[in-house]
Amino acid sequence: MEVPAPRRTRIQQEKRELILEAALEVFSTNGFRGSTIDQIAEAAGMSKPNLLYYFRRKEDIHETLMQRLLDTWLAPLRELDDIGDPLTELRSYIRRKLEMARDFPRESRLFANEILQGAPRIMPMLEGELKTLVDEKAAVIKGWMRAGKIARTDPWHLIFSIWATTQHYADFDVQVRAVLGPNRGGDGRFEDAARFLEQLFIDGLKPKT
Amino acid sequence: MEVPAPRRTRIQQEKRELILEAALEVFSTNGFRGSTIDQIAEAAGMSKPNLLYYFRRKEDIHETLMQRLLDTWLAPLRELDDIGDPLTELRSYIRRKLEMARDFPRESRLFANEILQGAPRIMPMLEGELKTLVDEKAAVIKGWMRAGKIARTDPWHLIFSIWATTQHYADFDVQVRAVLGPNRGGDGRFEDAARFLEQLFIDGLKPKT
DNA sequence: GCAAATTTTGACCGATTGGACAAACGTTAG
DNA sequence: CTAACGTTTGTCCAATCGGTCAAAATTTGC
Repeated sequence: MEVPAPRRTRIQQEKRELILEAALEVFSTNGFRGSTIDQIAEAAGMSKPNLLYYFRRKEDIHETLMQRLLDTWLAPLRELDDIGDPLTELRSYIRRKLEMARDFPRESRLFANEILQGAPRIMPMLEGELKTLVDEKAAVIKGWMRAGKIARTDPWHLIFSIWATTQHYADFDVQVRAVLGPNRGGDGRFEDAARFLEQLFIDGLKPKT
Repeated sequence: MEVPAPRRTRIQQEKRELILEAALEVFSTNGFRGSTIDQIAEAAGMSKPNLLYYFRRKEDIHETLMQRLLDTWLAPLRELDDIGDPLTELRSYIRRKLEMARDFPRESRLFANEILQGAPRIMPMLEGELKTLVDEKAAVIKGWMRAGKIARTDPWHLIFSIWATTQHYADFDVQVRAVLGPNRGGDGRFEDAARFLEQLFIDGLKPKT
């Protein structure tokens, strides 16, 4: 099952990192098919044949990037724990996801690109690892509902809505900034978003009598 | 300012529609750069030179598609009206947006693709028409808050969250279906989503004591 | 029915693309 | 020092791409 990690020299490790960093930048803004090896090579400061010495095919770069992404991407959900106050747990899950949108927007866009195009390369992972994890956490949330700690609703769609609202600030960043304008679209937008989302998820919109 | 609509024969109108329909399918799943004229031509059942007789450049197809999209895309928000009960207004805005995600997923994905790649072709429209419309509706919502009809919060981020949660069911459809599995991922998922979103936006997650 | 206008097609072109390859250049261990 | 190994580069290739063009086929107006 486990593929043995190939032995690599120091230079190989460094250069591969350099390439992956450059490829993340290029892929996340142009999509897989919209990106060229030349673009990535230039962004990494090396020639195309040299890049191809470290990654034999364009797909290999993308695949490596994807595998790394998925681990870190699901980390916040994995941390969602049964211990502690449910509302607090959900609040900090939302906060963690929003922080990821703020700190790793390229990774978010890379993922969004892949899903948008029908997830051709990561479908098995969605139906396997991801579904298992979500089902597991949905069960935890269901427990909280049964215990009367949070309102009864659909845990799966709750998780979707957290993903959607937080990743929106990475994936649709240009739209968010365009609509907010130069004043409110600055660095403060993530704190505004955090405040808003907390209120939305906890209290909803109904006026407090 | 207004460009006169070119006179077109019956065949031109029909074929142009055929091409736009095919291009919507292709562009929305592969992105602009990921789509080829050949693909669109084949999907439209004609040869490439024949397609290029109706649209001189690949960009022209995309541009035409975009212009049409934006009108229908913003229609639900335009309908958000100051008359009627605020909570009911917002509820039906959410419902309308979710119906669009269900009925026009390709249009949603086309738009998402464009924004993801930095909105190179529609940036002026985002900063102009879209921002104006959102600011206008945000003012309406602010009025509701001042009148105590809905809870005080940030109207812009409220609109973002409605966009994000509803469009998620079109843009991330494959992920939603993969996670829900064959049972719950069927046609009923939109009704489940509608029920969940209504509850989320109105009442939030706090237990009803 | 026929000439003019429109539509369709096959052949073609230059540019770009992903990738191969051998030769040149560096580095490292004995 | 030097032979083996690792790295980099210039050159090249076949496939695909967006788009052109002239000629053929079809439709339309009279």
